Amino acid sequence: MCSTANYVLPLRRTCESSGAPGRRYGSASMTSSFQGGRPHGIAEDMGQDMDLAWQELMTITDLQEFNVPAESSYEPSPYNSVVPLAPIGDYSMTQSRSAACEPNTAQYEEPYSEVRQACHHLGSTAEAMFALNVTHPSPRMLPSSASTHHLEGKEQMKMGCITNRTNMPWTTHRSNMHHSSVDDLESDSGLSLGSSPPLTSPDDAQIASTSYPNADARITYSNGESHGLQTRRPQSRFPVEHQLHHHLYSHPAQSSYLPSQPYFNHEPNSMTPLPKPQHYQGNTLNDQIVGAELSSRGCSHQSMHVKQQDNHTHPAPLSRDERRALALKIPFTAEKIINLPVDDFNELLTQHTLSESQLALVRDIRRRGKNKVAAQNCRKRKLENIVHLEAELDQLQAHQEQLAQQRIKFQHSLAIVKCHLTDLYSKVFTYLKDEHGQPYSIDEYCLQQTPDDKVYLVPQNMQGRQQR
DNA sequence: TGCTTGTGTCATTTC
DNA sequence: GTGAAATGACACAAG
Repeated sequence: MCSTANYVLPLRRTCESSGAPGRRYGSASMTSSFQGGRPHGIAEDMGQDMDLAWQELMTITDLQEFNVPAESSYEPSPYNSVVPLAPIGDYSMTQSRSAACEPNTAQYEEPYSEVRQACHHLGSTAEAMFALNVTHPSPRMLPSSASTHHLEGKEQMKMGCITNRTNMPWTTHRSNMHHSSVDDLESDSGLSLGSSPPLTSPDDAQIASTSYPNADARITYSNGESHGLQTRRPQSRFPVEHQLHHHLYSHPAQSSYLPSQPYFNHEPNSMTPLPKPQHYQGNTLNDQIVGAELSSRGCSHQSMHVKQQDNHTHPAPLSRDERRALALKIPFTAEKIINLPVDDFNELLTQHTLSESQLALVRDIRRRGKNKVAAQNCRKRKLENIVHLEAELDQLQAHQEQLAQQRIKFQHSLAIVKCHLTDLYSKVFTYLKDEHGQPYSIDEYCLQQTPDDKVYLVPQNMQGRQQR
């Protein structure tokens, strides 16, 4: 527990502090190394090498989590060769941000909101998501540093949506996550103490990349797993919940706010503008995730003045484990991992070739998922028990009060009966006469009843002797 | 700023 | 022996 914090937090904080302010959206140097100013003609071989190296780097969880600034050292060119494993349809989200924004550098002079819209509506992930958060920051989603991030974001936006991580599916949003929630993946509250292997390693990523269908998916990294998650997102896992948001993209209101900039095909090397998507139809998990991302960025819907129902406007963010699963390219959903029976789960594992770290992660996810449900049930039971015990306590207290009143009443009755008995006793003595016709002294005699219901008049001293 | 609440996670025990 | 469930304890974020 504590060890978790010890080994995680310092790293995170280090990263955050060292990366600020441009860490998430591009370092300050990006102003000079702004992608727009960078010749697009970077040698492809070099770009590919860098691409590969970067992907390997970014599979390292820490880097993913902390969004190591990538922009200055490597800006994926619009011609990057990342091929989505699952087609996204005509609503491509992987177009280069630079491609999307560069032609519109003039708008960077525009007010922030306009710039923001221009950028993130293009499908750029981080800024769009960020735009959402800064436009309508959810109190729970924005840490105290939100205002700072806001400024950073604005600065970043003015820099022209520089950061291009479109081929780093799990990193693009992570940057946003740190805005919406600093926690996040390495939040102390969730780390497996040694049970989780290093989340990713280049080899793992490479191994897994062959099977993982969502490599190009970018995820909504708001603080999903923890802290009010239940109230903020439905129980169902991402494949389902994300489907709920797809229709957002066919929302007429939103479409009216969609930017006029071209949409770029998801195809690598494709700069072909696509028709403005009116209907986002994602069938694969990848699509779903992108859809979720869109809709969550689309929190920006608010900034776009598109009023959606809350449950659609705020997509459920992925939990840390889900993001980890994506990072490690686990080829099945967290829901499956957690909810499958043991046999099915083991069979599922045998059906896929998973690395050690992937297996460990899957088992961690399963354990945590089950424990999470167990904890929820436990707390629910606990509360129910408390409620039940409180009700029982009330009942018992009422009963006690009733008994106390009854006791007082009985005592009162007993006193009356005693009084009557004493009177009766005295009266009886007045009728008792000795052989001389003299009444017996009540001090010297007493009446005694035997078991056979006969009553005898006995002297007091004799009575005491008999009693002895 | 400190307290409370809700949640996720871990460690441990029990079934 | 193993997996799941239960639960206390802890950390964290948000109000």
